[in-house]
Amino acid sequence: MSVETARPPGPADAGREGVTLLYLIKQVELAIRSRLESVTREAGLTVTQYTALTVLARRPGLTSAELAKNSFVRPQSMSTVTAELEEHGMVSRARDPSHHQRQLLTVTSAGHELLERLRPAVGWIEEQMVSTLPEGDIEHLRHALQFCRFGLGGGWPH
Amino acid sequence: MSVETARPPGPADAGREGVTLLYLIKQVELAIRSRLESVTREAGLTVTQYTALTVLARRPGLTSAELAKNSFVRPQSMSTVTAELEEHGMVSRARDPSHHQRQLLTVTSAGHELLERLRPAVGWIEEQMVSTLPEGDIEHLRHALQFCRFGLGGGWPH
DNA sequence: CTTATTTCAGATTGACTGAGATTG
DNA sequence: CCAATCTCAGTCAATCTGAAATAA
Repeated sequence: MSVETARPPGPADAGREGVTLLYLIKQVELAIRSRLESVTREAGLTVTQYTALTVLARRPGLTSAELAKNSFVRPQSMSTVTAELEEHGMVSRARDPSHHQRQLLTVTSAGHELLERLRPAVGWIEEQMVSTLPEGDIEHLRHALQFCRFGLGGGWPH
Repeated sequence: MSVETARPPGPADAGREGVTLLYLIKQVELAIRSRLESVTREAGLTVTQYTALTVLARRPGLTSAELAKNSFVRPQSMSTVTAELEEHGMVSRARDPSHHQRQLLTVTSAGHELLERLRPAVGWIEEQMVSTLPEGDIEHLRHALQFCRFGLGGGWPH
C-alpha cells in the first residue's frame, strides 16, 4: 500500500509495467554483482570465492560437495572454488578421519580477518539496495525470496 | 547432513538467520537461470538473447547502446547479443536516418512468434517460483525488487 | 575536436559435462 | 559392485577491457 505513491522517481518508467519477476531479479542480481566485484577484487577474491567463504564461516566443517548442494551448484564447480580458497590461505582442508576421501573445510584466521575487513563495504551495498524500501519491508522481502528459492526447488540444472 | 531439501523456510531454521539479501538474490537468480536456459535453448537462443528480445518487444526502436543502458551492461556486450539476434532473424536493424551510425532495433515477426511460443514455459517458471508465496505477496515482492533496483542505482561496473 | 555508436579481438568469471581414481 | 567424493580436462555463456572506424 502506498507503495505506488512512495515509489522513487525512476528514470524512464514509461513502458515498464508488466516487467516480470524473473527479469527484475536478474537485473537486481546484475547490479549487486558488479558492486560486489569491486569490493572483493580489492581483496584478491572473486565474488564466487567470497560467497563460498561466507557460507563456510557460518557452517564450518562442511565438505566441498555439501557446500555445492547448499549453493545449488555441481560438486565439480564448487571443488575449483574451494581449491582456490585454499591456495589463498582462506580455508584449510582436513581429511575426515572416518571418511578418508572427504575433506572438511574450515575458515582460517586469515579468512576470518578478510571477512571482517570486507564486512562494512558489503553491508553498505545491501544498505544502499534497501535504502529506498518502505520501512519494515526488508524482512518481508527476505522471507519472500526464501519462498521463491524453495518454490523453484533444490533441483539442479539438467 | 541435513542439507535443506524441498521445504519452505520455517520459523526454526537454525543457522539460517543472517543470510543476507545479496546471497538470497544470487541463489534465486541462479535457480531461475538454469530453468530458463532449458526453455530458451530448445528454441536455439541463450538466456541473454531471449532477455534482450523480450525488452525489445516492449520497447521497439531502441538502439543497441540504449538497450545496454537499460540492462546495466556495457554497449560492447549488448552489441554482440543484438548481432546474434539479427543472425537468428529475431530482430532487424535499420539505420537511423538522422543519426546514420545508430541502428534502430525491431523484433521481426519470427521473433514475436518465438516469444509467443516460449511464453507458457517461461510463465510456468515464474508460477513455480511464487507458488509457495503467501497469497497477495507477489505484487509486494515486485515493488520491493523495483525499489532495490533503484536503490542500487543505474551505475555501471567500473 | 569531441562525443556517441558500432564493431573487432581478447580476457575473465562462473558455470557446465565427462572421465578417472579413491574410498566406504 | 555400488555410491559418494574428489580431481582433471575441456566447453560454454556472459560479461568485461581495449582499440579502431564512423558519424553528428
